[in-house]
Amino acid sequence: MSKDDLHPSPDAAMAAHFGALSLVMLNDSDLRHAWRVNFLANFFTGPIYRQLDDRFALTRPEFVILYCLSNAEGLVARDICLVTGLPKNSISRAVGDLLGKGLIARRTDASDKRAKLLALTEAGRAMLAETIPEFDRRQQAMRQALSEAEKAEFDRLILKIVYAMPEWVQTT
Amino acid sequence: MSKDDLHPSPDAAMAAHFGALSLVMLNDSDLRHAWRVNFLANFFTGPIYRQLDDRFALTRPEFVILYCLSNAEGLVARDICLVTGLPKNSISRAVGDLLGKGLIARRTDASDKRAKLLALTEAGRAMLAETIPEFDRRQQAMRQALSEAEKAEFDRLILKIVYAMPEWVQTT
DNA sequence: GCTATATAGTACCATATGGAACCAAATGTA
DNA sequence: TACATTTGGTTCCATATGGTACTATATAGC
Repeated sequence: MSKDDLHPSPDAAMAAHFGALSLVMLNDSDLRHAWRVNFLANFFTGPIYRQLDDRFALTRPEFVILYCLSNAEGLVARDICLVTGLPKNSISRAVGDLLGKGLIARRTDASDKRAKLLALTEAGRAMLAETIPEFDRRQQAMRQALSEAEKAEFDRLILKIVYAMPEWVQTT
Repeated sequence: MSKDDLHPSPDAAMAAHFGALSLVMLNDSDLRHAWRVNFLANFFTGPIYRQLDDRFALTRPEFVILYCLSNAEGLVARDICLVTGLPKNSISRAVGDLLGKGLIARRTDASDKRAKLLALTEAGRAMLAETIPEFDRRQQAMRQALSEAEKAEFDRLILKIVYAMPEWVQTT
């Protein structure tokens, strides 16, 4: 066993998992900054949504709807569209599926009969209790490379970037 | 015009663009750290790939292949799969489409007749010259909220996170 | 109040996507 | 040399996805 195996260089580990090309794309390419963010997001979410689908038959929009509802009451489909950027027909379909599975309930808003207020059922809450922990473990794993101080700084900076998004993201 | 219109609070701007729910999801939800990364990635890439499709009839995998080829010579389909996490049939299809459009060329590797080496054509290079600048503008816009020092620190931290990914991302 | 426009949500349909099976070349094993 | 296994890539097919058109309710202009 060589020294490299005991303390493999980060570059070597990256190349082993994602190919030598990953080093070029992440470090040298013109769009490396965008690439890093997308690389992280893709490999974070890809596997976990695949697992969610396999083990709980939950699609991505379905999980997102459940998760949003666990954080705010009285949401309507449109709220989910706005915050996720998903098209409204996808959300409409996912809402229908969740209703069919008994994971959410729906009632027409009395003050606006177009709007349908969504709410978690007990089954929906149970589904979240079963799925969120794995998600959370993964989230912590993602951040484990950083010290506490670095985590705080990373949070500050990414929030700064996110809060500036209204200035350049076209939502139309 | 009120004071708020002159210097609208970041919260107000976020709520106006992404809904009030966005503030909860980004700041208070259990999975907020993952949510931030995905939120940024989604709204960064979503619109630009839609535009790429509309204006240049380029799909996401097609663009990614072109872009990878502009950064490294002699790639094969498998390299793109590894670095993007896209399934190999999607890449195979995109390669076929790019060949059809004359944006890339392909030749069998003499030393391994299974492998097909990919290369940009002049038309492919021209396509990149036309599409990358808009991508790059968007990338700069994303980072404009940060000072130069903050950009450097953000780069350091996200690279640290990315380089630790082999420890927790399952690639199988 | 009456008509025009905007908004919440659904339905339809063409296309994009990805798992699984497959083929062909390469490598490992005896 | 034979034969099993791995690997790069393609094909097939079932399903996911999202644009467009549509219905129903709400709001704005006059």
